[in-house]
Amino acid sequence: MAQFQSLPGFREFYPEAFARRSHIFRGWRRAAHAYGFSEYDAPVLEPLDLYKRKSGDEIEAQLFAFTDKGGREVALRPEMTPTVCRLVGAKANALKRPVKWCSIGEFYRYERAQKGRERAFFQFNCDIFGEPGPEAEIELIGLLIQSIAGFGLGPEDFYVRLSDRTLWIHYLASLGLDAEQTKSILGAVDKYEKSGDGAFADYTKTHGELQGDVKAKVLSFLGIKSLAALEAVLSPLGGEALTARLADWRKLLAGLSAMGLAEFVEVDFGVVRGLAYYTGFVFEAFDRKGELRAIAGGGRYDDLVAKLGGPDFPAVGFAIGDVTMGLLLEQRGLMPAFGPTADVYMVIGGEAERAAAFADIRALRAGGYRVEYPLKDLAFGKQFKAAAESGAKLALIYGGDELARGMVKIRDLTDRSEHEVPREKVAEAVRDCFAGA
RNA sequence: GCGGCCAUAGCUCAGUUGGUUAGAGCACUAGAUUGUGAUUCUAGGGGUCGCGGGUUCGAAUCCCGUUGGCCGCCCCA
Repeated sequence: MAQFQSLPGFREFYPEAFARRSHIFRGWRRAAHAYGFSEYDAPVLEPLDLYKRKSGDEIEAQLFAFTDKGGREVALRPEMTPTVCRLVGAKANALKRPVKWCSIGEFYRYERAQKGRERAFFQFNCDIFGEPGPEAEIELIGLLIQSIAGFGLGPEDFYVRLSDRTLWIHYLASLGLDAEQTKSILGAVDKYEKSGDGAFADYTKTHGELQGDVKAKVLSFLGIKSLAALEAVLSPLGGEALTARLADWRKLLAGLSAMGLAEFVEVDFGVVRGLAYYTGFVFEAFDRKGELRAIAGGGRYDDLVAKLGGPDFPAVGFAIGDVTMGLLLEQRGLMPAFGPTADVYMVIGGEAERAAAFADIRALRAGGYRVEYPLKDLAFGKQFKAAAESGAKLALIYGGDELARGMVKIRDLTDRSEHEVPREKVAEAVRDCFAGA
Protein backbone atom coordinates (compact mmCIF):
# COMPACT_ATOMS: atom_id res chain seq x y z
CA MET A 1 0.00 0.00 0.00
CA ALA A 2 1.33 3.38 -0.92
CA GLN A 3 2.53 5.42 1.98
CA PHE A 4 1.37 8.67 0.47
CA GLN A 5 -1.98 9.32 -1.07
CA SER A 6 -3.13 12.20 -3.19
CA LEU A 7 -4.95 14.93 -1.31
CA PRO A 8 -8.73 14.60 -1.03
CA GLY A 9 -10.53 15.78 -4.13
CA PHE A 10 -7.34 15.95 -6.21
CA ARG A 11 -7.14 13.65 -9.17
CA GLU A 12 -4.39 11.57 -10.68
CA PHE A 13 -4.55 10.86 -14.37
CA TYR A 14 -3.17 7.47 -15.26
CA PRO A 15 -2.84 7.08 -19.05
CA GLU A 16 -6.37 5.80 -19.52
CA ALA A 17 -7.87 8.67 -17.53
CA PHE A 18 -5.55 11.10 -19.24
CA ALA A 19 -6.80 9.89 -22.62
CA ARG A 20 -10.38 10.64 -21.54
CA ARG A 21 -9.36 14.08 -20.37
CA SER A 22 -7.53 14.77 -23.62
CA HIS A 23 -10.57 13.69 -25.57
CA ILE A 24 -12.64 16.28 -23.73
CA PHE A 25 -10.05 19.02 -24.17
CA ARG A 26 -9.76 18.27 -27.88
CA GLY A 27 -13.52 18.56 -28.31
CA TRP A 28 -13.59 21.90 -26.54
CA ARG A 29 -10.68 23.31 -28.52
CA ARG A 30 -12.23 22.11 -31.78
CA ALA A 31 -15.43 24.02 -31.00
CA ALA A 32 -13.61 27.17 -29.87
CA HIS A 33 -11.43 27.09 -32.95
CA ALA A 34 -14.46 26.87 -35.23
CA TYR A 35 -16.04 29.84 -33.47
CA GLY A 36 -12.89 31.94 -33.80
CA PHE A 37 -11.92 32.09 -30.13
CA SER A 38 -8.29 32.65 -29.14
CA GLU A 39 -6.81 30.57 -26.35
CA TYR A 40 -4.94 32.13 -23.44
CA ASP A 41 -3.73 31.09 -19.99
CA ALA A 42 -2.70 32.85 -16.80
CA PRO A 43 -1.29 32.12 -13.35
CA VAL A 44 -2.68 29.37 -11.16
CA LEU A 45 -1.73 31.31 -8.05
CA GLU A 46 -3.23 34.76 -7.68
CA PRO A 47 -3.52 37.49 -5.04
CA LEU A 48 -6.27 36.55 -2.61
CA ASP A 49 -7.78 40.02 -2.94
CA LEU A 50 -8.62 39.38 -6.58
CA TYR A 51 -11.31 36.97 -5.42
CA LYS A 52 -12.35 38.90 -2.36
CA ARG A 53 -12.93 41.96 -4.53
CA LYS A 54 -15.23 40.03 -6.78
CA SER A 55 -17.06 37.78 -4.36
CA GLY A 56 -16.65 39.22 -0.88
CA ASP A 57 -14.58 38.17 2.14
CA GLU A 58 -16.61 35.03 2.76
CA ILE A 59 -15.11 33.49 -0.34
CA GLU A 60 -11.85 32.82 1.50
CA ALA A 61 -13.43 29.85 3.27
CA GLN A 62 -13.92 28.17 -0.12
CA LEU A 63 -10.38 28.75 -1.34
CA PHE A 64 -6.98 27.14 -1.07
CA ALA A 65 -5.51 30.32 0.39
CA PHE A 66 -2.32 30.93 2.33
CA THR A 67 0.45 33.42 3.00
CA ASP A 68 3.54 32.93 0.86
CA LYS A 69 7.13 33.34 2.08
CA GLY A 70 7.11 36.97 1.03
CA GLY A 71 4.10 37.63 3.24
CA ARG A 72 1.68 37.85 0.31
CA GLU A 73 -1.87 36.64 0.76
CA VAL A 74 -2.41 34.29 -2.16
CA ALA A 75 -4.95 31.76 -3.38
CA LEU A 76 -5.07 28.99 -5.95
CA ARG A 77 -7.49 30.16 -8.61
CA PRO A 78 -11.05 28.90 -8.02
CA GLU A 79 -12.27 30.27 -11.36
CA MET A 80 -11.00 32.13 -14.39
CA THR A 81 -13.36 35.07 -14.60
CA PRO A 82 -11.53 37.58 -12.34
CA THR A 83 -8.23 36.74 -14.01
CA VAL A 84 -9.51 37.17 -17.52
CA CYS A 85 -11.19 40.42 -16.53
CA ARG A 86 -7.83 41.67 -15.30
CA LEU A 87 -6.09 40.58 -18.51
CA VAL A 88 -8.70 42.18 -20.72
CA GLY A 89 -9.00 45.26 -18.53
CA ALA A 90 -5.25 45.92 -18.70
CA LYS A 91 -5.26 46.04 -22.50
CA ALA A 92 -8.85 47.00 -23.14
CA ASN A 93 -8.07 49.94 -25.39
CA ALA A 94 -5.66 47.98 -27.56
CA LEU A 95 -7.88 44.96 -28.18
CA LYS A 96 -9.82 44.57 -31.38
CA ARG A 97 -13.47 43.98 -30.56
CA PRO A 98 -15.24 41.79 -30.04
CA VAL A 99 -12.68 40.03 -27.86
CA LYS A 100 -13.40 36.29 -28.09
CA TRP A 101 -11.15 34.37 -25.72
CA CYS A 102 -11.10 30.90 -24.27
CA SER A 103 -8.92 28.84 -21.98
CA ILE A 104 -8.67 25.43 -20.41
CA GLY A 105 -7.18 25.28 -16.95
CA GLU A 106 -7.25 23.58 -13.59
CA PHE A 107 -9.10 25.23 -10.72
CA TYR A 108 -9.14 24.60 -6.99
CA ARG A 109 -11.87 24.97 -4.42
CA TYR A 110 -11.69 23.98 -0.80
CA GLU A 111 -15.02 22.20 -0.64
CA ARG A 112 -16.28 18.78 0.19
CA ALA A 113 -15.98 16.54 -2.85
CA GLN A 114 -19.05 14.67 -4.06
CA LYS A 115 -20.43 13.23 -7.26
CA GLY A 116 -19.50 15.52 -10.12
CA ARG A 117 -17.50 17.83 -7.89
CA GLU A 118 -13.85 17.58 -6.90
CA ARG A 119 -11.46 19.97 -5.22
CA ALA A 120 -9.37 20.19 -8.35
CA PHE A 121 -11.07 20.22 -11.72
CA PHE A 122 -10.66 21.56 -15.21
CA GLN A 123 -12.83 24.18 -16.81
CA PHE A 124 -13.25 25.39 -20.34
CA ASN A 125 -13.86 29.14 -20.08
CA CYS A 126 -15.15 31.19 -22.99
CA ASP A 127 -15.89 34.89 -22.90
CA ILE A 128 -16.84 37.65 -25.28
CA PHE A 129 -15.87 41.18 -24.26
CA GLY A 130 -16.82 44.49 -25.78
CA GLU A 131 -20.24 43.66 -27.16
CA PRO A 132 -23.20 44.74 -25.01
CA GLY A 133 -26.01 43.45 -27.22
CA PRO A 134 -27.61 40.00 -27.44
CA GLU A 135 -25.56 39.31 -30.56
CA ALA A 136 -22.78 38.31 -28.16
CA GLU A 137 -25.08 35.86 -26.39
CA ILE A 138 -26.08 34.28 -29.69
CA GLU A 139 -22.43 33.66 -30.52
CA LEU A 140 -21.50 32.51 -27.05
CA ILE A 141 -24.45 30.20 -26.45
CA GLY A 142 -23.88 28.82 -29.93
CA LEU A 143 -20.36 27.94 -28.90
CA LEU A 144 -21.55 26.51 -25.59
CA ILE A 145 -23.91 24.15 -27.40
CA GLN A 146 -21.27 23.17 -29.96
CA SER A 147 -18.77 22.53 -27.17
CA ILE A 148 -21.07 19.83 -25.80
CA ALA A 149 -22.82 18.66 -28.96
CA GLY A 150 -19.45 18.22 -30.67
CA PHE A 151 -18.93 15.01 -28.72
CA GLY A 152 -21.98 13.46 -30.33
CA LEU A 153 -24.60 14.64 -27.83
CA GLY A 154 -27.92 15.88 -29.17
CA PRO A 155 -30.91 17.82 -27.87
CA GLU A 156 -32.21 14.59 -26.36
CA ASP A 157 -29.08 14.47 -24.19
CA PHE A 158 -28.70 18.02 -22.91
CA TYR A 159 -30.21 21.48 -23.09
CA VAL A 160 -29.54 25.04 -22.07
CA ARG A 161 -31.89 26.79 -19.69
CA LEU A 162 -32.02 30.49 -20.37
CA SER A 163 -33.07 33.22 -17.99
CA ASP A 164 -32.46 36.89 -17.26
CA ARG A 165 -31.47 38.63 -14.08
CA THR A 166 -32.30 42.01 -15.58
CA LEU A 167 -35.92 41.06 -16.02
CA TRP A 168 -36.06 39.42 -12.61
CA ILE A 169 -34.85 42.66 -11.05
CA HIS A 170 -37.31 44.75 -13.10
CA TYR A 171 -40.15 42.50 -12.13
CA LEU A 172 -39.34 42.37 -8.43
CA ALA A 173 -39.03 46.18 -8.40
CA SER A 174 -42.46 46.41 -9.97
CA LEU A 175 -43.74 44.33 -7.04
CA GLY A 176 -42.40 46.98 -4.68
CA LEU A 177 -39.33 45.13 -3.41
CA ASP A 178 -36.15 47.06 -2.60
CA ALA A 179 -32.60 46.10 -3.60
CA GLU A 180 -31.89 44.03 -0.48
CA GLN A 181 -35.17 42.17 -0.74
CA THR A 182 -34.55 41.55 -4.42
CA LYS A 183 -31.15 40.06 -3.73
CA SER A 184 -32.62 37.78 -1.12
CA ILE A 185 -35.49 36.69 -3.36
CA LEU A 186 -33.08 35.83 -6.16
CA GLY A 187 -31.19 33.66 -3.70
CA ALA A 188 -34.44 31.89 -2.89
CA VAL A 189 -35.29 31.41 -6.57
CA ASP A 190 -31.88 29.84 -7.10
CA LYS A 191 -32.62 27.27 -4.40
CA TYR A 192 -36.29 26.79 -5.11
CA GLU A 193 -35.93 23.84 -7.46
CA LYS A 194 -34.07 21.87 -4.84
CA SER A 195 -35.57 23.06 -1.59
CA GLY A 196 -39.14 24.04 -2.54
CA ASP A 197 -40.82 26.40 -0.13
CA GLY A 198 -37.93 26.14 2.33
CA ALA A 199 -35.91 28.23 -0.10
CA PHE A 200 -37.67 31.31 1.25
CA ALA A 201 -36.60 30.68 4.84
CA ASP A 202 -33.64 33.07 4.67
CA TYR A 203 -35.79 35.80 3.18
CA THR A 204 -38.45 35.40 5.84
CA LYS A 205 -35.87 35.57 8.59
CA THR A 206 -34.43 38.93 7.49
CA HIS A 207 -37.35 40.62 5.76
CA GLY A 208 -40.41 39.00 7.26
CA GLU A 209 -43.12 36.99 5.59
CA LEU A 210 -43.71 37.72 1.91
CA GLN A 211 -47.21 39.00 1.23
CA GLY A 212 -49.37 36.26 -0.18
CA ASP A 213 -49.95 37.77 -3.59
CA VAL A 214 -46.30 38.84 -3.98
CA LYS A 215 -45.14 35.32 -3.25
CA ALA A 216 -47.65 33.89 -5.69
CA LYS A 217 -46.36 36.28 -8.35
CA VAL A 218 -42.75 35.34 -7.66
CA LEU A 219 -43.58 31.65 -7.92
CA SER A 220 -45.51 32.25 -11.09
CA PHE A 221 -42.63 34.25 -12.63
CA LEU A 222 -40.22 31.52 -11.63
CA GLY A 223 -42.34 29.07 -13.56
CA ILE A 224 -42.12 30.98 -16.86
CA LYS A 225 -40.98 28.63 -19.62
CA SER A 226 -41.60 30.57 -22.82
CA LEU A 227 -41.16 33.95 -24.42
CA ALA A 228 -44.93 34.24 -24.88
CA ALA A 229 -45.54 33.72 -21.17
CA LEU A 230 -42.82 36.24 -20.39
CA GLU A 231 -44.37 38.86 -22.64
CA ALA A 232 -47.80 38.21 -21.22
CA VAL A 233 -46.58 39.03 -17.71
CA LEU A 234 -44.31 41.94 -18.54
CA SER A 235 -45.98 43.79 -21.42
CA PRO A 236 -48.73 45.26 -19.21
CA LEU A 237 -46.06 46.88 -17.03
CA GLY A 238 -44.91 49.03 -19.96
CA GLY A 239 -41.84 51.23 -19.90
CA GLU A 240 -39.09 51.82 -22.39
CA ALA A 241 -36.43 49.68 -20.72
CA LEU A 242 -38.75 46.72 -20.50
CA THR A 243 -39.80 47.03 -24.11
CA ALA A 244 -36.17 47.17 -25.21
CA ARG A 245 -35.32 44.16 -23.07
CA LEU A 246 -38.10 42.09 -24.56
CA ALA A 247 -36.78 43.04 -28.00
CA ASP A 248 -33.37 41.70 -26.94
CA TRP A 249 -35.04 38.45 -25.95
CA ARG A 250 -36.73 38.11 -29.32
CA LYS A 251 -33.46 38.81 -31.06
CA LEU A 252 -31.58 36.25 -28.99
CA LEU A 253 -34.12 33.47 -29.44
CA ALA A 254 -34.56 34.22 -33.13
CA GLY A 255 -30.79 34.13 -33.62
CA LEU A 256 -30.36 30.81 -31.85
CA SER A 257 -33.31 29.44 -33.75
CA ALA A 258 -31.85 30.55 -37.07
CA MET A 259 -28.65 28.74 -36.12
CA GLY A 260 -30.73 25.60 -35.80
CA LEU A 261 -30.22 25.45 -32.04
CA ALA A 262 -33.81 26.00 -30.87
CA GLU A 263 -34.12 22.40 -29.70
CA PHE A 264 -31.22 22.90 -27.33
CA VAL A 265 -32.58 26.01 -25.65
CA GLU A 266 -35.42 26.48 -23.20
CA VAL A 267 -36.60 29.63 -21.54
CA ASP A 268 -36.65 28.95 -17.81
CA PHE A 269 -36.92 31.68 -15.18
CA GLY A 270 -36.21 29.17 -12.44
CA VAL A 271 -32.52 29.79 -13.25
CA VAL A 272 -30.89 32.91 -11.82
CA ARG A 273 -27.36 31.74 -10.94
CA GLY A 274 -26.11 32.08 -7.41
CA LEU A 275 -23.64 34.87 -7.88
CA ALA A 276 -24.77 38.46 -7.76
CA TYR A 277 -22.34 39.80 -10.35
CA TYR A 278 -24.40 38.59 -13.29
CA THR A 279 -26.19 41.51 -14.86
CA GLY A 280 -28.34 40.16 -17.67
CA PHE A 281 -28.93 36.90 -19.46
CA VAL A 282 -27.91 33.86 -17.46
CA PHE A 283 -27.93 30.24 -18.54
CA GLU A 284 -27.04 26.75 -17.43
CA ALA A 285 -26.62 23.53 -19.37
CA PHE A 286 -28.01 20.29 -17.92
CA ASP A 287 -28.35 16.69 -18.96
CA ARG A 288 -31.92 15.98 -20.04
CA LYS A 289 -32.37 13.17 -17.58
CA GLY A 290 -31.60 15.54 -14.73
CA GLU A 291 -29.27 13.04 -13.10
CA LEU A 292 -26.14 15.14 -13.00
CA ARG A 293 -24.99 18.49 -11.75
CA ALA A 294 -24.97 21.39 -14.17
CA ILE A 295 -22.66 20.73 -17.12
CA ALA A 296 -22.01 24.40 -17.69
CA GLY A 297 -23.07 27.81 -16.48
CA GLY A 298 -22.67 31.36 -17.63
CA GLY A 299 -24.11 34.76 -18.14
CA ARG A 300 -23.47 38.44 -18.69
CA TYR A 301 -21.33 40.39 -16.25
CA ASP A 302 -21.06 43.90 -17.64
CA ASP A 303 -19.75 45.52 -14.43
CA LEU A 304 -16.96 43.15 -13.47
CA VAL A 305 -14.07 44.47 -15.55
CA ALA A 306 -14.60 47.93 -14.11
CA LYS A 307 -15.02 46.55 -10.59
CA LEU A 308 -11.60 44.90 -10.87
CA GLY A 309 -9.93 48.12 -11.93
CA GLY A 310 -10.41 48.19 -15.70
CA PRO A 311 -12.56 50.41 -17.90
CA ASP A 312 -16.25 49.79 -18.50
CA PHE A 313 -16.24 46.70 -20.66
CA PRO A 314 -19.31 44.59 -21.24
CA ALA A 315 -18.79 40.86 -21.05
CA VAL A 316 -20.58 37.56 -21.31
CA GLY A 317 -19.05 34.16 -20.66
CA PHE A 318 -19.52 30.57 -19.66
CA ALA A 319 -17.55 27.74 -18.13
CA ILE A 320 -17.89 23.99 -18.69
CA GLY A 321 -16.42 21.62 -16.11
CA ASP A 322 -14.61 18.46 -17.09
CA VAL A 323 -16.06 16.27 -14.34
CA THR A 324 -19.75 16.36 -15.19
CA MET A 325 -18.91 16.52 -18.90
CA GLY A 326 -16.90 13.31 -18.52
CA LEU A 327 -19.64 11.56 -16.53
CA LEU A 328 -22.18 12.39 -19.21
CA LEU A 329 -19.97 11.17 -22.06
CA GLU A 330 -19.28 7.93 -20.23
CA GLN A 331 -22.95 7.46 -19.48
CA ARG A 332 -23.74 7.79 -23.18
CA GLY A 333 -20.86 5.57 -24.32
CA LEU A 334 -19.16 8.47 -26.07
CA MET A 335 -15.73 8.07 -24.55
CA PRO A 336 -13.27 6.51 -27.01
CA ALA A 337 -11.79 3.13 -26.18
CA PHE A 338 -8.29 3.33 -24.84
CA GLY A 339 -5.45 1.07 -25.87
CA PRO A 340 -1.94 1.09 -27.20
CA THR A 341 -2.00 2.18 -30.78
CA ALA A 342 0.57 1.61 -33.45
CA ASP A 343 0.42 1.70 -37.22
CA VAL A 344 3.29 -0.68 -37.79
CA TYR A 345 4.81 -3.44 -35.65
CA MET A 346 8.30 -4.68 -36.44
CA VAL A 347 8.89 -8.40 -36.07
CA ILE A 348 12.63 -8.84 -35.62
CA GLY A 349 14.44 -12.15 -36.09
CA GLY A 350 17.33 -11.57 -33.73
CA GLU A 351 20.22 -9.31 -32.80
CA ALA A 352 21.67 -9.44 -36.31
CA GLU A 353 18.41 -8.27 -37.89
CA ARG A 354 17.79 -5.63 -35.25
CA ALA A 355 20.25 -3.13 -36.74
CA ALA A 356 18.56 -3.29 -40.13
CA ALA A 357 15.15 -2.90 -38.51
CA PHE A 358 16.32 0.08 -36.45
CA ALA A 359 17.23 2.08 -39.52
CA ASP A 360 13.79 1.57 -41.02
CA ILE A 361 12.01 2.10 -37.70
CA ARG A 362 13.61 5.51 -37.39
CA ALA A 363 12.80 6.41 -40.98
CA LEU A 364 9.16 5.35 -40.68
CA ARG A 365 8.74 7.23 -37.42
CA ALA A 366 10.26 10.34 -38.97
CA GLY A 367 7.61 9.94 -41.64
CA GLY A 368 4.89 10.14 -38.99
CA TYR A 369 4.00 6.47 -38.61
CA ARG A 370 3.56 5.03 -35.14
CA VAL A 371 6.02 2.19 -35.03
CA GLU A 372 6.48 -0.36 -32.23
CA TYR A 373 8.95 -3.21 -31.87
CA PRO A 374 10.02 -5.58 -29.09
CA LEU A 375 12.79 -4.06 -26.97
CA LYS A 376 14.28 -7.47 -26.38
CA ASP A 377 14.48 -10.61 -28.50
CA LEU A 378 11.23 -12.52 -28.47
CA ALA A 379 10.00 -15.67 -30.15
CA PHE A 380 8.13 -14.94 -33.38
CA GLY A 381 4.89 -16.21 -31.91
CA LYS A 382 5.11 -13.69 -29.10
CA GLN A 383 5.96 -10.93 -31.50
CA PHE A 384 2.91 -11.59 -33.66
CA LYS A 385 0.76 -11.65 -30.60
CA ALA A 386 2.24 -8.34 -29.46
CA ALA A 387 1.71 -6.99 -32.99
CA ALA A 388 -1.96 -7.89 -32.86
CA GLU A 389 -2.34 -6.33 -29.42
CA SER A 390 -0.62 -3.14 -30.53
CA GLY A 391 -3.46 -2.43 -32.93
CA ALA A 392 -1.03 -2.14 -35.83
CA LYS A 393 -2.35 -2.66 -39.33
CA LEU A 394 0.99 -3.94 -40.60
CA ALA A 395 3.69 -6.23 -39.30
CA LEU A 396 7.07 -5.78 -41.02
CA ILE A 397 9.08 -8.95 -40.71
CA TYR A 398 12.83 -8.49 -40.45
CA GLY A 399 13.86 -12.14 -40.51
CA GLY A 400 17.20 -13.66 -41.40
CA ASP A 401 15.83 -15.38 -44.51
CA GLU A 402 14.27 -12.24 -45.95
CA LEU A 403 17.16 -9.91 -45.19
CA ALA A 404 19.60 -12.38 -46.76
CA ARG A 405 17.71 -11.80 -49.99
CA GLY A 406 17.49 -8.03 -49.39
CA MET A 407 13.74 -8.29 -48.77
CA VAL A 408 11.29 -7.42 -45.99
CA LYS A 409 8.02 -9.27 -45.58
CA ILE A 410 4.91 -7.20 -44.96
CA ARG A 411 1.99 -8.87 -43.26
CA ASP A 412 -1.37 -7.14 -43.25
CA LEU A 413 -2.70 -7.96 -39.80
CA THR A 414 -6.27 -7.16 -40.76
CA ASP A 415 -6.58 -9.77 -43.52
CA ARG A 416 -3.44 -11.87 -42.78
CA SER A 417 -2.12 -11.48 -46.32
CA GLU A 418 1.64 -11.26 -46.86
CA HIS A 419 3.97 -10.02 -49.53
CA GLU A 420 7.63 -9.18 -49.81
CA VAL A 421 9.26 -5.94 -50.89
CA PRO A 422 12.88 -4.93 -51.34
CA ARG A 423 14.24 -3.29 -48.22
CA GLU A 424 14.87 0.05 -49.86
CA LYS A 425 11.19 0.23 -50.84
CA VAL A 426 9.80 -0.40 -47.36
CA ALA A 427 8.74 3.20 -46.73
CA GLU A 428 7.01 3.37 -50.07
CA ALA A 429 5.28 0.02 -49.54
CA VAL A 430 4.03 1.06 -46.12
CA ARG A 431 2.68 4.28 -47.57
CA ASP A 432 0.83 2.30 -50.26
CA CYS A 433 -0.70 -0.03 -47.68
CA PHE A 434 -2.11 2.88 -45.71
CA ALA A 435 -3.17 4.80 -48.79
CA GLY A 436 -5.16 1.80 -49.99
CA ALA A 437 -6.96 1.41 -46.67
C1' G B 1 -18.25 22.56 8.58
C1' C B 2 -22.49 18.49 9.56
C1' G B 3 -24.80 13.48 8.88
C1' G B 4 -25.37 8.12 6.68
C1' C B 5 -22.79 3.93 4.49
C1' C B 6 -18.07 1.73 3.41
C1' A B 7 -12.46 0.13 3.57
C1' U B 8 -9.08 -7.57 2.28
C1' A B 9 -3.74 -8.23 -4.07
C1' G B 10 -3.41 -3.38 -9.61
C1' C B 11 -9.22 -4.51 -10.43
C1' U B 12 -13.89 -7.32 -8.85
C1' C B 13 -14.69 -9.88 -4.58
C1' A B 14 -14.73 -14.58 -0.95
C1' G B 15 -13.03 -15.34 4.00
C1' U B 16 -17.80 -19.95 8.63
C1' U B 17 -19.81 -18.74 16.12
C1' G B 18 -12.83 -14.96 16.68
C1' G B 19 -8.70 -20.34 15.56
C1' U B 20 -2.62 -22.77 12.28
C1' U B 21 1.15 -20.01 6.89
C1' A B 22 -5.41 -14.87 4.33
C1' G B 23 -7.90 -17.12 -0.89
C1' A B 24 -10.33 -17.00 -6.09
C1' G B 25 -11.17 -14.80 -10.90
C1' C B 26 -9.27 -11.04 -14.02
C1' A B 27 -4.71 -8.40 -15.00
C1' C B 28 0.75 -8.69 -14.96
C1' U B 29 5.62 -11.66 -15.65
C1' A B 30 7.94 -16.16 -17.32
C1' G B 31 7.91 -21.04 -19.53
C1' A B 32 5.68 -24.86 -22.82
C1' U B 33 6.96 -22.25 -28.12
C1' U B 34 14.47 -20.77 -32.31
C1' G B 35 9.55 -18.21 -38.27
C1' U B 36 3.49 -16.39 -37.97
C1' G B 37 -1.98 -13.89 -33.98
C1' A B 38 -6.44 -12.96 -29.03
C1' U B 39 -6.73 -20.29 -27.38
C1' U B 40 -4.73 -23.83 -23.84
C1' C B 41 -1.53 -25.65 -19.93
C1' U B 42 2.23 -24.71 -16.08
C1' A B 43 4.78 -21.64 -12.81
C1' G B 44 5.77 -16.89 -10.55
C1' G B 45 5.61 -12.00 -8.43
C1' G B 46 2.27 -9.07 -5.82
C1' G B 47 -1.12 -8.17 1.00
C1' U B 48 1.84 -4.81 7.83
C1' C B 49 -6.49 -7.26 5.73
C1' G B 50 -6.45 1.65 5.28
C1' C B 51 -3.79 3.35 9.90
C1' G B 52 -3.45 3.47 15.49
C1' G B 53 -5.07 1.63 20.02
C1' G B 54 -8.15 -1.84 22.99
C1' U B 55 -10.63 -6.75 24.37
C1' U B 56 -8.72 -11.93 23.99
C1' C B 57 -4.56 -17.55 24.92
C1' G B 58 -5.53 -16.01 19.76
C1' A B 59 -8.40 -10.45 15.67
C1' A B 60 -9.27 -9.54 8.54
C1' U B 61 -13.48 -10.84 11.99
C1' C B 62 -15.49 -7.69 18.24
C1' C B 63 -14.90 -2.34 20.49
C1' C B 64 -12.90 2.84 20.27
C1' G B 65 -10.28 6.46 17.61
C1' U B 66 -8.31 8.19 13.07
C1' U B 67 -7.51 8.67 7.77
C1' G B 68 -9.56 7.96 3.11
C1' G B 69 -13.77 6.87 -0.28
C1' C B 70 -18.99 7.04 -1.79
C1' C B 71 -23.78 9.46 -0.90
C1' G B 72 -26.54 13.57 1.10
C1' C B 73 -26.73 18.70 3.72
C1' C B 74 -24.31 23.76 3.59
C1' C B 75 -22.08 25.97 -0.66
C1' C B 76 -21.65 25.82 -5.79
C1' A B 77 -17.94 31.35 -8.86
